[in-house]
Amino acid sequence: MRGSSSNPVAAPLKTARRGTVKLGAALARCAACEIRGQTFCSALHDDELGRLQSIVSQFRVAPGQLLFHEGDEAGNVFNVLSGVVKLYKFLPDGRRQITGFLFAGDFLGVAAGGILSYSAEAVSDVVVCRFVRRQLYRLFDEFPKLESRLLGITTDELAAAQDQMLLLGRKTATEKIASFLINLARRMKIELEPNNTVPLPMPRGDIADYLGLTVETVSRTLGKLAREGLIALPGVYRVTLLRPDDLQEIAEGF
Amino acid sequence: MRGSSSNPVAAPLKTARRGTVKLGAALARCAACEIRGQTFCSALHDDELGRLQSIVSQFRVAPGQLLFHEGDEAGNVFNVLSGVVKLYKFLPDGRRQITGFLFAGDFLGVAAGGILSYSAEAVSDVVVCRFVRRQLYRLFDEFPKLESRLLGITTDELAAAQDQMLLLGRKTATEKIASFLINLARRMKIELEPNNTVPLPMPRGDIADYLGLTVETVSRTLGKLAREGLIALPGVYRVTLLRPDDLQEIAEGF
DNA sequence: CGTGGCTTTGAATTACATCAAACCTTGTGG
DNA sequence: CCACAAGGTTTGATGTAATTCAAAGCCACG
Repeated sequence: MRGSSSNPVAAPLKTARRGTVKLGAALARCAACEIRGQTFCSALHDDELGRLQSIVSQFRVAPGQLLFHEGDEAGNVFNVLSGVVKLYKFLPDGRRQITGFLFAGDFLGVAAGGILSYSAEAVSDVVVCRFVRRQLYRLFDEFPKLESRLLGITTDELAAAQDQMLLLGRKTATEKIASFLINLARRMKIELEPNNTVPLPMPRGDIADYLGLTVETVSRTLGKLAREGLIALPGVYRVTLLRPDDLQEIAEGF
Repeated sequence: MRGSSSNPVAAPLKTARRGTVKLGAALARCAACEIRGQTFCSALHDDELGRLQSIVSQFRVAPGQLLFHEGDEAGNVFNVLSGVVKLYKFLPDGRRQITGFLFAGDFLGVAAGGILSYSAEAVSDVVVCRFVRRQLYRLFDEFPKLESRLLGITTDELAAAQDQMLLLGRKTATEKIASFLINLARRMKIELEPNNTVPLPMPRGDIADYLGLTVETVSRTLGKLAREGLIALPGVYRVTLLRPDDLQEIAEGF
């Protein structure tokens, strides 16, 4: 039952310094942003983008560095431009639950009551757009559709959280892994190779803490699915979905 | 691992008819609403309440009746005025996960993409305020603070969902039950008797499906906590928190 | 070419589930 | 008013999926 955790207790850094590099503001060119369509930014027309542009700055974050820490004041919100971010919570003895993985286009930093109840850490090399929360929220008066968009995003996240509760509470290890792989393939369909191969950008321990399992069970279950011919593991950090439809059926609990 | 379920498969009713009684519109008097302060309605000033009043109607829902069903279009949203509502999702073989219990003042019916991904069912006798979603959302243009408030509520729910993921993924049975009792006492502090006794309005099966356990484990764990003197069970549907601080410590994983 | 950090594999353990039966309640009909 | 279903709850015995403990691979990097 007790979960594993690579860092035994929450990392000592309050907020990332080392490894977090501010990029030239010139680099943040909202009008030219490749993933604008996937972010809340697309709520604004091209001619309104300047207002966003003026309050955004970009950062590069190294693997293992924190974007923010559980308990911090929610001063900033972020859009992931590239790379993978994980959100997690700890129990005092080091048990950890990862509540989500974020990919390009995802939004993070919203907090109930202005205090963040979870930490955000870069899994891979990550580039983010950072907004000072107050400045962004001030734009809501000017562009209510921005707030509507944010409500829509939060609603989607809530639905995903409910799916994850079903997974954590009621699915078997095999069903959990199958669900995870199917969702990963859906989220990363940009990076999906023609042969249905997806990168698995996070270590086994992170997958375990996301699915409420141990590293060993994740490893064994992946191995089992591979032996059964549902997937192939061309490398530790890559999966090929050989029979995605069967995998989907397993994921849904049939 | 396989969860229990009182109704083997989702109930046959599409939406509640029998057992759902429309109350006179006159009964819905927003200005006199006792729980307005706990709902999104409090975002409006007294002199603006008329606009809400004009689009609301009240219903009484009998235990076991559905407010809406997974897969329904999200036509209505609701405020719970009294009673307890549960939200849940099924797996095809009948395993069920309850994603939340709602009490007086709670809001429900928000859906990603306009399709509800969960069912809502009355646990006890329930009274709700119903809003046609389109009408309510139309008010957002007129009263942006209404939408802000809804965003705040959704953000709170998301934070609660993340707590529940931590519970489901990483807590032991005892910690789950302790967390549940502490949260219940917090939510129902209105009904909290001087001796720290709280009603336990839902059957054991519902508690099990909320915590990712079986009925038997819920029953045994409650029994164990009672034997240890942390709680007392003056009746099947009531709990007394004898040592709430110790219970809290257990809940938090110490 | 070691050395430290993942990952995999194996064996033993356990927390919780499953199966089974007895035990209330509460409502109903004789 | 009592017998007695019916549905939920508790308790007991047994089973098992997943964890825990342990150790051996496997890279990747200095």
